[in-house]
Amino acid sequence: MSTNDATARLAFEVVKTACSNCNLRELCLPIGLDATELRKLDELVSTRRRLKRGDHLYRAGQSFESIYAIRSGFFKTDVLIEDGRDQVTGFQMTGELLGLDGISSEVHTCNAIALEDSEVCAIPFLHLESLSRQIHTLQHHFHQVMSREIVRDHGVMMLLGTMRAEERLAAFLLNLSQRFKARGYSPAEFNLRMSRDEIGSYLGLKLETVSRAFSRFQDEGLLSVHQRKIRILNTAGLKKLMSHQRV
Amino acid sequence: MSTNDATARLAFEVVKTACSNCNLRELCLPIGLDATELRKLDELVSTRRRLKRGDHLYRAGQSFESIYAIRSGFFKTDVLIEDGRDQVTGFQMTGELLGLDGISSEVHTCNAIALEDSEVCAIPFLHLESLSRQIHTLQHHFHQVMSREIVRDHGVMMLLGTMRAEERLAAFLLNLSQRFKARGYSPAEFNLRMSRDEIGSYLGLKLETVSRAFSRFQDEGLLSVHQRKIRILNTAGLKKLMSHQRV
DNA sequence: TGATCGGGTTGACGTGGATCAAACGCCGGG
DNA sequence: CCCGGCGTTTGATCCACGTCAACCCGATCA
Repeated sequence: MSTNDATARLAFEVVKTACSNCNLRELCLPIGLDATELRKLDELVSTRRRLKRGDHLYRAGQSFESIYAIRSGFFKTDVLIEDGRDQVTGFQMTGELLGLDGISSEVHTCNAIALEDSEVCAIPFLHLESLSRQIHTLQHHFHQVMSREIVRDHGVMMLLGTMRAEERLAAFLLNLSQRFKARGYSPAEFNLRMSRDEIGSYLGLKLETVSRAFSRFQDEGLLSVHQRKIRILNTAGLKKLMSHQRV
Repeated sequence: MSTNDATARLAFEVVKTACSNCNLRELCLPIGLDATELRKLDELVSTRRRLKRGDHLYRAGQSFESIYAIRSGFFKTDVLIEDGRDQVTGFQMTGELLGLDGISSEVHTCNAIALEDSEVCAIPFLHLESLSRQIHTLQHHFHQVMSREIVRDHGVMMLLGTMRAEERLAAFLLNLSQRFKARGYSPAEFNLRMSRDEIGSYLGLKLETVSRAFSRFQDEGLLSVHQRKIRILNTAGLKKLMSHQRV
């Protein structure tokens, strides 16, 4: 490879990494920034990382330095407690941020694991704080992202605390559907990246219960399910199921 | 009342309100600020609000302008969904912040209700953002507070998703105990500010189940319970109960 | 002092989801 | 092409917690 090739390739990589060129910029941290601000953010988001399916992006206990923006791929986060129990606390997709839990104590409090081959942008947190002292829009947007995470968690608490199995699964599928839609994919047809066991862990159910709920939904004509391939046939029906009044 | 009296009283109020004079400054936003910075924060935290037991500090749907630091008292937050179900998402005490959920959409997403007569400091959020662009320590601390809320929520998800009734109640009591301790109160003896129903809602249980768990703990000599007055007799026992291995 | 009321306790019973167990089907390797 | 393994489905049974209902107790008020 000639020097020119190498340079060209390097330039290409840089372009590929830059926020200003990223097709996620409407979804990710750069929302609302002007050209100058975007350029500053580009400098910040220097490192990219590729992960293979099953790789850990970080582990609970590791020291926290960066948050990560997902460029492509799909992740889960989970927490373990000493006695061996664990729970999936979330599934993250393109444009979403990982690692916010680490800010509080400078140590990651959960594991982040790629559910498919993925690529993330590492954002050194101290740099982000520094830059968001200069760019109000960035600061505010970051606060909104953290707050949105809190609101999302409240939704999950609601789900775990008050919904029954089928309602939980319906809520889960509708949420996924909507997030795929926001990314330009079909809201009606998608592949689950996670196993029944992982869905169950997230929803506070056993995998058998998840499986039965899928079968029931299929029997009722709400979905078609082939392994991890889901087609939503009756969105309204799923929504109705979710708000099934209980005493 | 003479003019002098009024002036004196006003000065007194101001002193009382100032962060620099607040005995919660080690617990609340001012952590780690120097004298100059504290004075700036004082200007920010101008408004105080008193609430009686049962009063709403804010309601879901109201537009978000300020976050609130609890000076004294005790709160719960809860969310409702259309079909009438609701869930308590947290109990907040002295020195803790309320309203972080409102940042994401400029609208409060839950209700905050005083469980006893309380007093809060209103912190206009745009001012806080502006000040935290000037004071790095404040900025970082605020980020930590938001992150801690996320970590706490993960803990609740864990509790709701994997623990059984007695484990949940034990976790809840130990958490309260530790928070009272951090505020200089007895970790072993305290009054619950919330009803069995509210505890149940938070823990994803029915009030009867909560009541039965209390009775069982008392039978086993872990607690003494008289209405809302709790004495923890065997902290280790409660902890052990929490990590009871299941298959 | 007795009546009322709301929160709390306790008991009897029902049920949703966990558990245990078996079988299925897809997929990669020999 | 068959084999072995893993994720999934499905069935039978069990049990923790919900539900329903009665009762209790302390606080408030007439």
